[in-house]
Amino acid sequence: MKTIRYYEEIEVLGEPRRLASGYRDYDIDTIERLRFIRASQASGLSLGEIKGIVAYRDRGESPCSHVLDLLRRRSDEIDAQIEELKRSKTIINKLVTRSRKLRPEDCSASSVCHLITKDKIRI
Amino acid sequence: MKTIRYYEEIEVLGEPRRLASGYRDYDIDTIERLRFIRASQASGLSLGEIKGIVAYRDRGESPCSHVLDLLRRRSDEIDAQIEELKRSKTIINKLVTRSRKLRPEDCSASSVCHLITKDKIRI
DNA sequence: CTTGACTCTCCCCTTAAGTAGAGGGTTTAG
DNA sequence: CTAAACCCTCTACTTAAGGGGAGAGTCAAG
Repeated sequence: MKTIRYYEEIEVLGEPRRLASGYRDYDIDTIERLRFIRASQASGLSLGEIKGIVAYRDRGESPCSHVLDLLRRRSDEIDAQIEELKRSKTIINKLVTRSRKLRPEDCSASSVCHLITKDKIRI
Repeated sequence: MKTIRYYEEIEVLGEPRRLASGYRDYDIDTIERLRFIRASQASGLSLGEIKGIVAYRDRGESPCSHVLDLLRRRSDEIDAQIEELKRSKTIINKLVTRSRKLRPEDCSASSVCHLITKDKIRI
């Protein structure tokens, strides 16, 4: 597929051998590496980070401590993202709750819709 | 700024009047609309959704029930995103926990890094 | 031998929400 | 009068992870 071609292009997968015809001839290591990529993506690692990891291997070094570091950082990022989403949800909940006290007839054009407002706005 | 030009381009803001020189001459409604856009974005609404909302106003209809619908949907989306992030975090936590039992010396090149694995992989 | 199914490379397209810069006109302060 | 500071339009670029399709070559089955 296109995906494998793309991984090759961004150097997450190395260039495979070729048959006489020019067709790519993948070996078992490629399959293993694809498996690794899928598992890494499931943890939320980006292809950029995965590229960094496989680069260790390709230099002959063990990427383990680097990987552990990435995983911990990703974990912190996830926490931050969850907090951000919860903040949005809090805003929405307030708006929805407030909407029960507002009558649609009171919604004037000047503010587009009175359901959505916010106190502190910097333009 | 560029941002306002962009909003005009994607038709979230209407075209402003122009001065004789060709300069844009914004009125107070534009400021109000920008305020609305900022408040909407804070709730996690996209510019596409905001465009849909202001289109009601521009047609002379009240967008309130549509807005409430969007807010509820966005709330559900947020829940789904939080769940997805938690799933990633669970995977990471398992990997980090497991890593305490693995010795770096056992990490062989075949799997790139033995810290990251996953049982069910579809390639 | 031919036909259908793959594969090759190369280039452009997608989403979202802008940002950067070129090349020109305008306005305002000194 | 001039120089700085704005503003105008237009084009292209950014990030991430690919997807679509053209035009050409290849491979296997009947």
